[in-house]
Amino acid sequence: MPELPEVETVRRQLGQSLLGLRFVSVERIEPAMLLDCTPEQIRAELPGRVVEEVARKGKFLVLVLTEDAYLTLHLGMTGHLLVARELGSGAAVQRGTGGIGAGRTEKSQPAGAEVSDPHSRFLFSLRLSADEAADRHEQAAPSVWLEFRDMRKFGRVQLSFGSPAPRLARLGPDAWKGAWDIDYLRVRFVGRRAPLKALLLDQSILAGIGNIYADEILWAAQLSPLRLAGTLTLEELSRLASEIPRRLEEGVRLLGCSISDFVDTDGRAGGFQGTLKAYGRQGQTCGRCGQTIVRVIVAGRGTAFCPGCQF
DNA sequence: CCCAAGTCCTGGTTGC
DNA sequence: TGCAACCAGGACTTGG
Repeated sequence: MPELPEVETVRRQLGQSLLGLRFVSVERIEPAMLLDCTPEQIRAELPGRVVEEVARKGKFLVLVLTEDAYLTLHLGMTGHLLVARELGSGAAVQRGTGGIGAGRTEKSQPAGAEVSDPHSRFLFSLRLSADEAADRHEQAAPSVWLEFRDMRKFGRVQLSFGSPAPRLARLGPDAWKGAWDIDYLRVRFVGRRAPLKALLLDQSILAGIGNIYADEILWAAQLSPLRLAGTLTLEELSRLASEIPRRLEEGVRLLGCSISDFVDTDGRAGGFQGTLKAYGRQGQTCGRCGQTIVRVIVAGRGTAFCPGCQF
């Protein structure tokens, strides 16, 4: 499922694909996935605006648009953002080099026809303006499809004006690149009797950690997910504070974790799943101490850890 | 039928 | 005793 490293992978690719492009039309909307805005608003306000920046906080993506508009996206559990480029005047559609549409060049179809996936929830069309194309010495203005697929509809899309979605203000610092340190964790954990894993998953403390990376961070820090957060020693907090960015960085380096069905904007899988030490390994041997990884429920989530070396 | 899981919401509990 | 912070658990979603 998309956590911080997966969302960061998508953010970087969207930056490459969408920066400077102008929204042309909105071909498909899933009303159930809209938050605090209507399909009519999307159709009326999005076309004409240019993507100025693709930002991320925690697991949220923010397309910063011209005239103070913000399109905030959350991929939920099963969300994918896919980008397809239509070359020149509709000669061909090209989508990346791997995964879905791998290495193929397809004949162009009428708008939206080539993205007929049953879980396609949003479909946007963007284009480089003629002037901008000339500035970039491109022969024709390519149009680009941005598609949001999401089997489970846990994803969310929100268009807002003046500032990104209000929910972003409730997030804690970014777990990977945010301004936080051991002392921040100490202050946020003191007196708390919730299990450590519950606080790692709390986006208002640190933003971006989900179930997979939580288990991996705890294994790396040799801390039990069941430990009451307020009982951590300074030495333990120190291990935790160094493993959080370290594991997330590894996920970013490997272009995300495709243990379930994460793919990037070209439909390619990531590589972090090959490095998993705890998540999903219940019944298997711990790579550090040799004991058997067990699975429990913590904070309502399936949790794998090693009782032999995580305290 | 139960499970997966991110976020929001509710209702009960704790402790100052 | 009052009240806010805290914590657990359910709703939502749909395919395996």
